[in-house]
Amino acid sequence: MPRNRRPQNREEKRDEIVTAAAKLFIGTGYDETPMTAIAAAAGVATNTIYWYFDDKDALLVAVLDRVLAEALADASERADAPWEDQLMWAVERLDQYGRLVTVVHARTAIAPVIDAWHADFHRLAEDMLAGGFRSAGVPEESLRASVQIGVFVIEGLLLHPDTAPSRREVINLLARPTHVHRDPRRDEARPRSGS
Amino acid sequence: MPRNRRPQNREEKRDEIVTAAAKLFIGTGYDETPMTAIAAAAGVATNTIYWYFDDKDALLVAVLDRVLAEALADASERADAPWEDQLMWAVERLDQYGRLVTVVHARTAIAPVIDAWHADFHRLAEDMLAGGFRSAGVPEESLRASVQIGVFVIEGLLLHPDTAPSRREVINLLARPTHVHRDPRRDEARPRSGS
DNA sequence: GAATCGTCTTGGATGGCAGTCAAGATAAGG
DNA sequence: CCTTATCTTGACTGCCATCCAAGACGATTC
Repeated sequence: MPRNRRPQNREEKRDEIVTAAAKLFIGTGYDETPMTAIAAAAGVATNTIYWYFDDKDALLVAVLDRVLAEALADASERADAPWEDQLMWAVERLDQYGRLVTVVHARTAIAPVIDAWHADFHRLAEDMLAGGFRSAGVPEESLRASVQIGVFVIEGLLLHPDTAPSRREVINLLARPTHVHRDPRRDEARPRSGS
Repeated sequence: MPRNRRPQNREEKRDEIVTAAAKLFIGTGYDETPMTAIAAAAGVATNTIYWYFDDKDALLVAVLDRVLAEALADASERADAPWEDQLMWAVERLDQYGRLVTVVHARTAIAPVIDAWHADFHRLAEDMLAGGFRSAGVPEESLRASVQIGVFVIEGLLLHPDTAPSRREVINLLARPTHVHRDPRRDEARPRSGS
């Protein structure tokens, strides 16, 4: 019979650990922060973390879930803004999480939990982008490819902090997909517009 | 006075180590292959590697340099192929190096040597893409942004092996930048060509 | 041809890390 | 008060990159 000793303290403590880990993972990096540092920041013994989380990757997933949930909550408040502005805002909002983006990709190959999170996240991001592109007039036939380009560009912007200056330009070009071939088969014949 | 004991054997041995490291970094992963494994594969003692390379990151740079040089040599042979095909070929050629792409991004933040290599590589890639886009008729005003999108898309394709099926579609859409706003300010008014 | 001096190689540390184990605490339930 | 589930912890293991100090070995010098 489960006698819950500290009824909801459980969640609280877990959250404290996630908070400490989030700050360190984002600011310092995943590989660069030892579990001891997280424990110290959360004010617990290192091993206590292993009571709440299977391993460091599970903790990373918890951090990712929280960060994503917060971002989505913020995003829902401006769901009626113009599509381009939403995109721009999202990139700026996520900018601080560049290190998380890299580590997710790095660990996807070796940690199944991270791989699963990554796949879920891509589905979500693709759905959202598909909605945006559709509303921007991209035809169904090139929607998949446009969405994938969109995902890659956003990831790229986050992955390369030094590209911030040209960010606006890139997003404008991305969000306004005049890049709609009317008929792919006619592409071969169509003359180039440049010199 | 430098008395060279085994005159050119030096380069040979170094190359053997790089060969072993390349195979393991690409096939198994950087973080996943200990120095001992590289040493065993190269038939030397672990510490011998440290005679030829400062540390594991320096070895990674050597691997990256070789892989890039080989790819560029191959590429020069088809410099006269159509721009789209060159792009497609490049992505397929680099596909096998997905793990290297992730690790470069992961270590850029912490290893200055990797950061420097990464910056150089981006300059090179951007120059090449700029040439391609220019020849495809992208006007100067949106060239920078197009190039950046190009780099991000290629990186994205390499970073996400599961997107291989739609690769061709994505590259076609990318390489044929009908996404040329003739005048950004007129974008607001211009009717969409889609349904 | 023996001492010497760079070039290279290696066995054996060292210190940091993630994760394990088994021994406690603590408080609710009986 | 004693059992039991929940939680916490110190001590430990094993892996890893990297360092150190001792050698091996051939060319140079005398």
